[in-house]
Amino acid sequence: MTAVEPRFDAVVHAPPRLQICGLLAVVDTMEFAAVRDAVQVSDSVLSKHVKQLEEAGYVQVRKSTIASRQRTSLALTKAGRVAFDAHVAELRRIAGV
Amino acid sequence: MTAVEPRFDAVVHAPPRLQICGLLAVVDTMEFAAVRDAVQVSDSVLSKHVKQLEEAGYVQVRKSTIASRQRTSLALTKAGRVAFDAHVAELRRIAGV
DNA sequence: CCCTTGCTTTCCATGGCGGAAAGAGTGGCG
DNA sequence: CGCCACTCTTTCCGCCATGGAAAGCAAGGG
Repeated sequence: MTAVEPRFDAVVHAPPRLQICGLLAVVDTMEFAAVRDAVQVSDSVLSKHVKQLEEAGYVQVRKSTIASRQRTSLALTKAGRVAFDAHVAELRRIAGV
Repeated sequence: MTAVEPRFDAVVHAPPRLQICGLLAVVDTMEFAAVRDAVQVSDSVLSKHVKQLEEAGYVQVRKSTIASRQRTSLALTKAGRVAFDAHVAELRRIAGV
């Protein structure tokens, strides 16, 4: 039984976004700052990539105020997981693995 | 035992080149036209990508005349295989697989 | 009020990419 | 001998993505 249809997705493929998706794929939620540090990009660059993922419907952005601090947490949406899995499957197919 | 050091390689990562490397990784040699058809790009685009791979030292281009026809065959170099394997390992790492 | 925190948006310069078309090398053919 | 076909290769061109820097903005604190 095939888990997912391999499907190349340019939105997911770009290096920073591939990393972001990869990170979010293994956690329920991750904070903006943590992702920024893990991916090693500037605030502005991360913000722009997250926006693209959000507009694609792949990432959900939740803002909250915790302990009087603004917190933005990111999470893959169901569509995001599907797209990511499909893209990874396609990479596997391409890689001949 | 880790086969290769995961290492992101932008030259390999671009979609058309990832496909080219993926194809060449599983055969000794492949002709220009066959790669062009498999990757579904125009002659000029394939030529340009192959050139990049060649300049990176990842692909060897051999020209020969067979049956009075010009034949260009492509093959991964050792360095190409190493780079491809390392990149795939990095993708695997990113994908959390 | 002004400052800090935590993103977001704008501005700008760079570079990659693909399509189209011209070019170039080689052999076949009349 | 000249022309043509076949196979890439190179050039020209415009488009779009991307990152860095800096200005913006919202909210809470001092």
